[in-house]
Order: sequence, then structure tokens, then C-alpha cells
Amino acid sequence: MMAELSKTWNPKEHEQELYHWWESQGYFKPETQIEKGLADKNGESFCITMPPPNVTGILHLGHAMTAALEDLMTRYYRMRGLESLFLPGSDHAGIATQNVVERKLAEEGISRHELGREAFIERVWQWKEKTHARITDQHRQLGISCDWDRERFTLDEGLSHAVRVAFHTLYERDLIYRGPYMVNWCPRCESAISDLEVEPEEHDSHLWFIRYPVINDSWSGPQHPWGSGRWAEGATEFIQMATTRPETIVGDSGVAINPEDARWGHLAGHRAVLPAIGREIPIVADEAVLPEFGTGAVKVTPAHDPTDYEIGMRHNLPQIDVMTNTGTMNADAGPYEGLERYDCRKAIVADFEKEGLLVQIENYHHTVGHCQRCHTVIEPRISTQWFVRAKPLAEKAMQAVHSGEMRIIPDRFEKTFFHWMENIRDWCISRQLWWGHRIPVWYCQDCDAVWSAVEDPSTCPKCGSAYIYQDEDVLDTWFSSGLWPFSTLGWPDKDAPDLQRFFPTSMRETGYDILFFWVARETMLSMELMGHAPYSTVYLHGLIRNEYGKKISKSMSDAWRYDPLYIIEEYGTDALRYTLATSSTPGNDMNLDPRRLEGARNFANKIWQAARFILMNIEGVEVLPLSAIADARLSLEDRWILSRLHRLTGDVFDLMESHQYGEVGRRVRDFLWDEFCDWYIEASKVRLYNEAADRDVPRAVLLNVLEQSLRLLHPFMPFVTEALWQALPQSVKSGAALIIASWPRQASERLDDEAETQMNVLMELVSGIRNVRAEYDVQVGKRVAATVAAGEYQAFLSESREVLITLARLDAEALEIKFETEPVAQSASVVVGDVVAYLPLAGLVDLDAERERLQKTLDNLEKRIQGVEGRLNGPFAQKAPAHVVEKERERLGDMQVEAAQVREQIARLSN
RNA sequence: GGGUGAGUAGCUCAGUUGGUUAGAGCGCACGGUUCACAUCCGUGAGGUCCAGAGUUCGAGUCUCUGCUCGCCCA
Repeated sequence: MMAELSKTWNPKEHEQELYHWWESQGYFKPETQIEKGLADKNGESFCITMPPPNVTGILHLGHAMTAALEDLMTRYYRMRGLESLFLPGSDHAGIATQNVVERKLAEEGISRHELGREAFIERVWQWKEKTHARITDQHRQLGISCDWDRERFTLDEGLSHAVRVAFHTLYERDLIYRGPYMVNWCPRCESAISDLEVEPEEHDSHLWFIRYPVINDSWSGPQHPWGSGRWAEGATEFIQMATTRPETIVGDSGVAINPEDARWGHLAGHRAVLPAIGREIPIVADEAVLPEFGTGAVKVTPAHDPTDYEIGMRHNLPQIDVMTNTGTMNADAGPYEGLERYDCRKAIVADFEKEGLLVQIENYHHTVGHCQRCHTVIEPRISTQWFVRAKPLAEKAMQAVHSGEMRIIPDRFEKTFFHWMENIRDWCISRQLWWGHRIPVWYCQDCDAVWSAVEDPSTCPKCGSAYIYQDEDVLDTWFSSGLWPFSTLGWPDKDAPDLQRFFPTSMRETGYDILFFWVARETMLSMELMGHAPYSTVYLHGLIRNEYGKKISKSMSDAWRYDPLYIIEEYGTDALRYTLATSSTPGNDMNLDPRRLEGARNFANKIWQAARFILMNIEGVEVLPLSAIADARLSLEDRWILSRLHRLTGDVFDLMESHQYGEVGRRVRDFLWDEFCDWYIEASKVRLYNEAADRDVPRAVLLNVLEQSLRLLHPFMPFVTEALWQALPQSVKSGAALIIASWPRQASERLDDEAETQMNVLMELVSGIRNVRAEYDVQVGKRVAATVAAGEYQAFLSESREVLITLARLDAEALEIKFETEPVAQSASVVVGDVVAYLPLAGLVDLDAERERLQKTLDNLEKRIQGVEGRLNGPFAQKAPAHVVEKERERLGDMQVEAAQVREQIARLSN
């Protein structure tokens, strides 16, 4: 695909091109895997249905996180040879989308009512087309390998049908019912919303202490009109209470006191007169009243407060709704009719004051529910709505987790899940909106029939009348997204091939913030309708904040810095994805730090450079596959890097299987940068630049290690890895693309403890020499002489002589590697275990400084030796497991050998 | 009020059956421009792992208490 690699990795040059190529080759489709024999049609499969983003707006970093992790998993399982499907889609987001379009209309001065239902919906579809295209484009930029041919939208024909079947089934099972209950009403959306869509928020407000006159022998009721200032004239007894919502006074149908309360107990059974309205209301005793709140007596407004609703039910109090759908006072509010609810509050308070019924006002801090979508204060209100009976569904959902059929990661969220399920309340699913799935329920005008149907009926099934009409309301969006894992696969067609093949799906990956909204509902509906959990694993990621831990919101002045597209533009998709995948642990929030993005971008370029180096060094050369090279030809560093690679491969497998993706990303990076680039590539230059050397070997090893590393890194950085893989000679890889290459397996015969031990000695020696050079300010380019007393390592160090020379910048003419040697005068020394390297730095070595340097090393060593000795002489030796004790003994031995060497060096300098 | 997460280097974060020298990146200090890479290379400094108590031969890791910050539920 590519002739020559550019000087640096330039994401923009490759990303979209590669993406289109992958897609055009069908690599995102499970069918392609089967066709190419890369997966077994009857073997294990992997399926993840994308959490459908709202078509309201644009993708943010949370979506990018979701996309990065889901694509990471998909690419991994695809490479592992599981038939893999990543199914994309989007969500109509009823209230949110309708709100956006209504706001647009408002700019033109039109309301949706003026436009009419049909025309309005048409407008929303137009909006949807636009935002959907933008979201899709963003997902493509993120590089996700989902099967676009299987893309779904919650309002699709198929999914709408699924919604109808689901509703009808639950209705027939008596799991859906309709009735007048207390709901959360948003006066701006003019719709009921569910409990979950209410966001509590703290407010500074007031507690108004008011009093109602009580009817007794000396006062039978008001004689003067409300507002005259004489309304309560003559009253001798009052019941005093506190309220946070004076505007609901007009809806009161009782006053309640705690039966134990000494202050008011005598009034139980009496009647008070409701100010403003003049209604006589009973004073009732109810356990629900808290004696310590306010005055111990409370007004009861059954139609506008959940607690009052309960009290009202117990005492048969009338439910008087005093507001309209938009939150203005209705005719039942008497003199306040037509006032907006907060204007009404002011007016009532003023009137109470005038009538001498306002006792006092206290400051009061409390929480008030707000509409999640438009932030309007919620009005609790009795309203006839459709509900899902949640308890029986929750039982099954909990069973799914208890039985192990479904697992939540991190597992602490299982507790949260259970807690919510155990305390679940019925789910209000009807919305007074136009954008959404119309409730599939019909009413007959000629009889009392109410029925649900999957197909639109034309007559009443009970009386045959043609005068029937469908429910005006639509369903909560989450009702349709709750069917997502199976509706997208073809349900309710039980024979749909995708449903057969991929359900139950493998994974639900999403933010923990929608565990209840979505995961819980998916689980409930799936257990009920499918008889299975929708997926076997739920993986929850945390929320993304900025580097200071602040929640990123559109209103932040630098919000643009956290726009995924800006980040992609600035750092590249791979850098963004790598950063998201490696900067946090599951379920924990992430402070996204631009410095990490920078580091990831640099990492992508580092791999690019390494590959460039390798390709430059094999130009025009037929590179042998590693399998064609006899083990005997491998040098120490070859055996070492291969051992490290295969150790990594094994660890990565274990980590991937236990969903520790972040750790995998970091480990692969450490291997590539710190081991492969910093040591192996540098060491390989010895042979590569020597025409007499066996150059086939480093070439083969370099390519082999690079190729396998690219495969390991692909799920994290799909673009740079594919771009480089394409540039590798075909002889070292199999297949046409990295995205469908096979996942690396650990070859245990490559694990080589001896090579790792020896290489560690070599590396420590090199580091030690470099350290001495730096300490003595030896010019970087200057080659220095060295004499090494290598002891048992003489043989291998001699074999690695050239590597040592190159990495430590030694003078080839003046390097001696002996078994043992007399100390070299006027030299600095580097001690690694039993090995000593003498560096006769003519004129540079300051004996005092050298002594000091070595003494520091010795002090440190001795401290550690003392520690280990103390341990070995204590109860540790008896109580700790044998292999741990053995390891400590070995360590002690090693340190003692090294300490002895250092002491000898110090003694030498003191002579 | 109940639940839960976090507190590790100046900053952002890793550290998964408890194993003894606690790591990375960035930043900082010093040195480096021929031969993959300054989006880089080499060397170095920097930590009472929030505090206290406990369990243990051994605690950043387990238990309890407290402190600070955050989130969820009511």
C-alpha cells in the first residue's frame, strides 16, 4: 500500500484512507471472516451492540471512550478468530431531540402545536438526518470497526415493530398498566418523566409558617371575602404548619398531624378552613407526619406531593390538581387562576400576610427535583400514565446476576445494581410527546374497550365499532433502547440469523452513569422477553473529566479542547484511543491530561521510527522468516528480545481475558519503547552495520518482533499499526491486513531465562558505565578503555563484546574481558554482581570522588543486606513459604557478592 | 441518613491471589545535532504510598477508626 515511510507518523495522511479501505474490503463484517476461513461459523462468537448515541447532538469524550474500548474488544476477538460483530446504531432520544427541534422552531416563532403533529415530526426527521450523519462521521474518524450494513435506529421499522411486540407482550402479561398516579411532571416539556429523569438539586429557599383557622363552637367560618384583611376575623383557634410550597395551598384537602403529638392531638377530627378557597378540610392523624419538622402539622395536598398522596389515600382525601400542563394555576386555584406557579406563590404569601395567616418565614435549604433534559423544576402531580410493573422484572434481572449468567465489571457495581433493583418502583413509560413510538393502545368510542395490538386495528374487537382511536402519547425512549441487544439482531423474528448467532451478546460496555437508565432496563426486558440475560458481561467505564478533575461541559470556556475531533486533529486518533484505554481503571473517573495525549502521540511516532529503521535496513534484501533460522545462529540479544516478546504475549493474553485493557496497553508500550527500541534495536546495529556479520539474523528478528508487536498493539492503535504492517514484506506476515491477522500466541520454546539473566547483566553493565561516564563528564563521542573482570560471565560477555562496545561506547582496541584481573590503577569501577568493569579514565578520575561514589553504593547495599539478614534470622525463615525464603537467600547471596566487590574497589582506592 | 470511589513523586496516573529497592509519562537538573526518531537519546534528583490502630514472619495492597475530596441513592 505504501512505498516509503514518511519522516514522521502523520495520522491525517493515513487514517481515513485506511478506514475506507478496511470498510471496502468488508473487514468489519463477520461474513468476511467466515468467507476467508478466519472464523468458524459454528465456533464461539463475539458480539457487542453499540450503546446508541442520541441523535440530539455530537459525540463527546464519553462516546469516544465507549468507541475506543468497544472497538478494542472487537478487534481483539476478531483477531482471535471469533466471528465478531460490532453493531452500530443510534437512538431517537425522545424528549431531548424534541426539545432541540422545538427550540429551533421557537427561533422562527412557531410552536409545535401551530405546526401540527405530522409536520412537526417531519421536521424532527430532518434534524435527525443531519445530526446522525455527523455522528456517523465522527465514529468513522474514531476508527471503529463496526458493521455499518447492520446499523440500526430506534425508530426504524424493525425496531418499531419490536417495540410494539414488546409492549403488547408485557401488556398481555399484565406487566404494563395504565392509571392515575403521582408522577414527575415537567411543565416545560409538558410531559411526565420517570423517576430516573429527575435530578435533585440543592436550593436555598424558605420555609413559610402559616396557619389555618379551625372551626369550633365560637367560629363557624369566614364572614368576609379573601383579600379583605378580615377573612379570618373571629377565629379563635388555629393550626399552624410549615410549607416549602405555598402555591399548593389551594390544592389542600386536609391537614395532618402525628397521632402522638401533644401540641395538636386534640384537634384530630376537627375541621379547618382552607384560606383563599374557603373549603372545609379535615384534620387527620397520620404516622407519616414527622413531629420534628416545622410545627409538627402539615398541609396535605394529595395531588401535588408524593407523601401527601399517600396520606390522602389513607384518609380518603380528595385529590385536587390545581395546575395546568404548563404549570400555571387552573380554575381550582380560585382567585389565583391563570398565575404561573411561582407568581402564585408570591401572591399567596402576600395575601396570607394581609390576612394575618403568615406567622413567619425561615431560610431553608433543600433539594428540589429538576427535569434532566430542560432543567425545569419538576411538579409532582397526579396524572394518568402507563407504567411497567417493575418488581417482577427486577426479580428476574437480579437472578441473571446472582446465577452468574451476567457479570458486572468492576464487580462492586453489582451491589449498586442489586440495591436499585431491590428498591425499584414502577416505571412510568408514557410521555406526552410527539417524537417517539406511539403507544400501541387503542380506545373505543362506543364502548369501554381498551386494547393493545401489534398491527393497527380498524375496528373495536369488543363491539366492532369503527370509532376507535390510538393513545396520543409516546413511549419513553429507554423502553425501545431497553430492547437494543435483541431488537437490533432481528427480534421479534426468532429465526433471524443474527439473533440465532449472536444472542445473547457478549458484552455491554458503557459508562456507569447509565447503569440504571439502560443496563438495568435491558436486563429486565431481556430476561422477560428472551428468557436470557442480554449479554454475559457488563464492563463499566468511568466519566471523563478535564485534567483538574472538573466535569467537562459545553459551557466551559475551553470546552473545545475536549472535543474528540479537535483531539484527533491535534494528536491523531490512535493517540486519543490509546490514552483513553490506558489512563484509568474500570469504573473509575479519568482526568484527561493533554500531556498524556502528547505522550501517546509520541509513542505512535516512536513505533513509526522503529519500523522505518527496520525497513531501511532490509531494503532490497530477502528477509528470512524466523523459522528458517537455526537457534544456534541467534545471539544473546536475539534470544533475549524473543523471550521478552513471548513473555509479553502470554501476559497480554491473560490480561485481555481478565479485561485489564489499560495494563495491556502500558505493557506493550513498555516493551516496544524500553526494551525493543532502547536495547534491541541499538544492539542490532552492531551486526546490521557490519557487512561481515550474519545480518540475516537481526533482520529476521527485528521484523518478527515488530510484526508481532504490531498485532498486539493493533486494538489500541489501529491506524499506525495497520499502516506499518502494510509496509512490512509479505514474507513475514500472513493475510492481507492486520485487522484480520491472527492474534499472537505465546511460543513457550522462545522463553529463555538464561538469556534474560545474561542480558540483564549486560544491560546493568552498560548502564553502570554510562553512569560513570556521565558522572565524570566524559564527552559523549569519546570511546573509553575498559577492563572487565567477568568471572563466570566471561564467555557470554565475550560473545557480546561488540554490543557492549557499542552501547557503552567503549574503545574496541582497549577493551579486555577476562575471567579475573588485577585492579586497574587510576580507574573508576562499575560493579554488577561479581562482575567488575574498570574504566581507566586518564586524568579524569578523582580518587576521593570515586571512593565516595562507591561508598554510597556500598552503604545502600549494606543496608539492604542487613534487612534481608534480619529477616532470614527472624521468624520469617520458619513461617514464610519455602520458595519465598529461598528467593531471599539468593538475593542475600547476590548482594553479598556485589558488596564484597565494592569493598575491594574501595580498598584499592585507599591504598 | 444509607451506599460507594478516590487520597501513591511538583502534575496526571499505574501498582489483581500480601513477598520486602513502590513504577510510568510529563515537569525539573546535567549532557547530547552525521548514520530510525529533538514527537528524540543518555544520566540524575525527587515519595513518612492521607493519619492512627490492628491482623501477619511480612501491608501501598487485608481489617477497623478518623480526616479530606467526589459520586450514587434516599
